[in-house]
Amino acid sequence: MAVELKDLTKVEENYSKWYNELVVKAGLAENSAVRGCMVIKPYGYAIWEKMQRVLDDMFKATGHENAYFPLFIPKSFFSREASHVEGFAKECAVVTHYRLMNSPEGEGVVVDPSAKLEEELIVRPTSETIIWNTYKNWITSYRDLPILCNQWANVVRWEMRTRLFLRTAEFLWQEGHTAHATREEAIEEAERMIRVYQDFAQNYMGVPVIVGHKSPNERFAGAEDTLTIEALMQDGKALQSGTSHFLGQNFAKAFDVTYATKEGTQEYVWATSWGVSTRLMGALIMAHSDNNGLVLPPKLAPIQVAMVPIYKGEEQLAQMKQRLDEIAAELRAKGISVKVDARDNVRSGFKFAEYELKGVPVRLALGPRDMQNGTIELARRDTLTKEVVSQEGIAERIVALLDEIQANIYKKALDFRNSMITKADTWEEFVDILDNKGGFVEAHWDGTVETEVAIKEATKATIRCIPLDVKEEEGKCIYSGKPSKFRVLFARSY
RNA sequence: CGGGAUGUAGCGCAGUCCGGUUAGCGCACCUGCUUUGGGAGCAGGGGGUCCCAGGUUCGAAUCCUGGUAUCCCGACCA
Repeated sequence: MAVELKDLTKVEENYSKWYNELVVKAGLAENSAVRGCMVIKPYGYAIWEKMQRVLDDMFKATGHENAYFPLFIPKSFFSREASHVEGFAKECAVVTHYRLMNSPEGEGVVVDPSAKLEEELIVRPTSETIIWNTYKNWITSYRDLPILCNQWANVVRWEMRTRLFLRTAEFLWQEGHTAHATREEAIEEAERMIRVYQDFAQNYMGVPVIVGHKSPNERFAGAEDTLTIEALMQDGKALQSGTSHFLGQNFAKAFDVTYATKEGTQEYVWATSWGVSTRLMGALIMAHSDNNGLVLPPKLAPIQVAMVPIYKGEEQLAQMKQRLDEIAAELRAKGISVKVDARDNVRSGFKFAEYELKGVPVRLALGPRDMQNGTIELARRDTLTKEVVSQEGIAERIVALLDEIQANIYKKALDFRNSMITKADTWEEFVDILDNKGGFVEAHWDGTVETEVAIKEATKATIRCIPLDVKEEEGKCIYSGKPSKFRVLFARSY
């Protein structure tokens, strides 16, 4: 598999093509035969599994339980919440029939027209409606609350344009759906979960994110408030990486979900929903990769250490393999995932390049020279440096190194991200930064939807968020010149 | 849904304008020998409904008509 990645620095204008090539060549995923869908290959899925495991533990630690709800949503459920249906109607796959038959013309199969469904079924684009229809049966009293459920599932959104991991017609995600007795408790939950996402993005993915509120225009369909984590990719575009919504009583009202209070009155339930998807894979890839391929943070890398024997002839190969297996056992005893690559059909140089492409954080190479000297070659993916070290204490050394790499990857991404946050006080500055530098632009905004839309039309930049830690500051709107009390974060985005 | 492009071996492509033996090349795959501290070399070999259907023709990957799929650029979106 001779792999030549194009030079990232030379393809800035075509970053997405480069990204696509990287995803395919690194063996993560590929386009499927079904329009807009993707096949996630074993190596890519292994990363997703690691993400799932970590996130699932975080959800459990914050009191949540997993559950599962149906793939199909009766059309009538879907239309109960007005803004929700408006937000999703344009991208729904719809099941209209339940049977095929042999074509009367004799070739192939056709849909059996007599098997038309009385009521069409929508393939879930998100599960609020079917879940709230179910919650209605689960909730009668304040003693039933809160309900803190999460579901791992696939959803379908019939997007017009798709991109591997970032926007596919079908994608994998988790969606949390909670029900609460009070407004305050629901808001607290929504904030708690966006912080969980922030923790995950920064401490596991090594991707710094900005936490904030979406502007009303960018809010989730049916939400009163949407919290978001916004990451920055290396081409200067922002990526919405996770969202947590305070849904108010909108869905409770739409599905008539009330509970009896201690005092005996009936009240509508308060809701949240929150989710992250396989889009995080895209974020991971685009945030760290370089010209040699992926750079995976050790905490999510399916293989943390790749071991390559260097040898002449079968006898040496067996020797090297034996010693590498011993070292591998030491590493595994410390909880490190290791692959000893004793393939004899590709040469060592090929393996080096391959593990770099796949983003394996640490590589060890052992040859006859090392055997004599009691040494081993240690290479790290993040810095592309290598050194010859003693085999003595190699396990401890690698444990420490993996932590160092994890920290270094995050720091590198953080330094880059911070260098890409720029203040703009005039329209000219604003446009200039977007066109020539990219990244986030901190600017004043008058708070109106009209201005936001006008800016989007003029520059393709949107308000990514109003940061939670925003500072009060008097200023004038970049577009309308009207007074503003704080800066918001603009960017072009995926 | 608009604009543009492309469907030829597992992948990437040439050949199509101007129809003509057995449809080619690179990578990958298989066999053998030599290699092996950064993507090996040589020799041999296997693999094709040339996207589909119809038409023109002595003859179609190539020309015509109609489908269809995919990609890119917009609008839409996590």
